Amino acid sequence: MTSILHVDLDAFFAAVEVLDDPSLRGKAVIVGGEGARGVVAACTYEARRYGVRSAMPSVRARSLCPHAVFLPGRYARYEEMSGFFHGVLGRFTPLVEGIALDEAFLDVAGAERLFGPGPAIAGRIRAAIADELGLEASVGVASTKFVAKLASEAAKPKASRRGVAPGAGVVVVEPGEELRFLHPLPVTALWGVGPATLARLERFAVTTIGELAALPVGTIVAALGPSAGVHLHDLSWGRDPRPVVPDRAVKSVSHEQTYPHDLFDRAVVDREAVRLADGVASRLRRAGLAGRTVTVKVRYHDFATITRSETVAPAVDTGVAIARTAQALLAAVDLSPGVRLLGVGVSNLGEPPPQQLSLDLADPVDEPAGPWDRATGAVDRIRARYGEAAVGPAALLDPAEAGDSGGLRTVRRGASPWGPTSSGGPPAGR
DNA sequence: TCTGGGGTCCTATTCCTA
DNA sequence: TCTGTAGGAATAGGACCC
Repeated sequence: MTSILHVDLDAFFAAVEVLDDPSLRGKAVIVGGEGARGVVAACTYEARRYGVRSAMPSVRARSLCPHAVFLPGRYARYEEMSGFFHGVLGRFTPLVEGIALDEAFLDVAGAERLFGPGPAIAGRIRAAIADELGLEASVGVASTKFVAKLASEAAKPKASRRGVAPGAGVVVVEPGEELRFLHPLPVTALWGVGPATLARLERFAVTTIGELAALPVGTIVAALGPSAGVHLHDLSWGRDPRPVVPDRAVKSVSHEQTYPHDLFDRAVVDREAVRLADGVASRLRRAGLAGRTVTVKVRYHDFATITRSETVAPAVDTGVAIARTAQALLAAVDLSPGVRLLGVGVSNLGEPPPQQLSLDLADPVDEPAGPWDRATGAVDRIRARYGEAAVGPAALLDPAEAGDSGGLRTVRRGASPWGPTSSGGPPAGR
């Protein structure tokens, strides 16, 4: 049965920019952070001709393709288009598992009587996305998720120095054909094989999926551990029992930021923790969630990264409570090497604890039904009406900036999602 | 070349408790 | 009461994905 589809929008962020500004059509367009520490989030196939790839440092992308149009990205717009995209998919089956803004798995076994076999549905989905959204999608059709995923990759356009070759649009791997399709591919095509796993496999002279399949499972387990070893051995033989799971529950919510200049000043770091915590809390409340484990992440100048976490009770969903735990964790962290990135996250998610009246009025944070709770509710209402930046913690008001109206900076999701701009972020600590 | 932001999953270690 | 132990939760880090 070829009833699993993997649908992937081509060069999504860049394609949305071209859609909204037709003068960009046919040009090399790169979406990403423009500062010295920014990376490429997406680029058109015209830019890929010059070797530009996503996740590449923007500085390198610019040197490879100096004539490209660089854009900072508009995350809210991409989210909006993603909503339309998932809306189209949902018309064909309720069994849609979103993987990212631009990508999803579908199980269309129950939809075939209505819309035809899997490959026909793939064609109809591509046509609907092109007609209604003005975007190109590539679709892989197979009997398992990961083969469908690799098939959609094979269906994409290919950029080379000579030009851009259009893709097939839809690639179908029929049952029984999986190994013929899989075994010539590089092992890195397998989900879960990155640089570290590749280095271990290369000790066994494994570079293709077929060569991995030829190894005894015990050898792979010895090299990669039981979980990854058995899993990758199964994948190399085309075995993937994972079902399409719609509506996966969120397991963590976090915000992190890389700064244009390293931070050294603890007061600045503490203030940033408040800002990040406020952004996390706002998203948690919008999702109706609260979390028990607060994690801070610090990346130093040399890219060494540490995390510190603490599990609290009851679950928290306010900026005040998250920031308080985050700052306590940061108090035990050495900042002297310079902080390149700071992150605040909450996991162990569940429903917010029921409100209860506290007798301890001395501690407003522990009094959920008290003034802080009313203030939080007011903040949410103001933000819903006037936007995320309309209101925020007073701690974020820099005394030097507080005089002018632009003194308040709150974190907005996707405001600077792919690295700092040259002027953004807080002042350097020294 | 020098590496973003938001996630998930896995593993190893430590700590607490029955 | 002391000690060993097993198991679970918490913690930290790493790898990987888009």
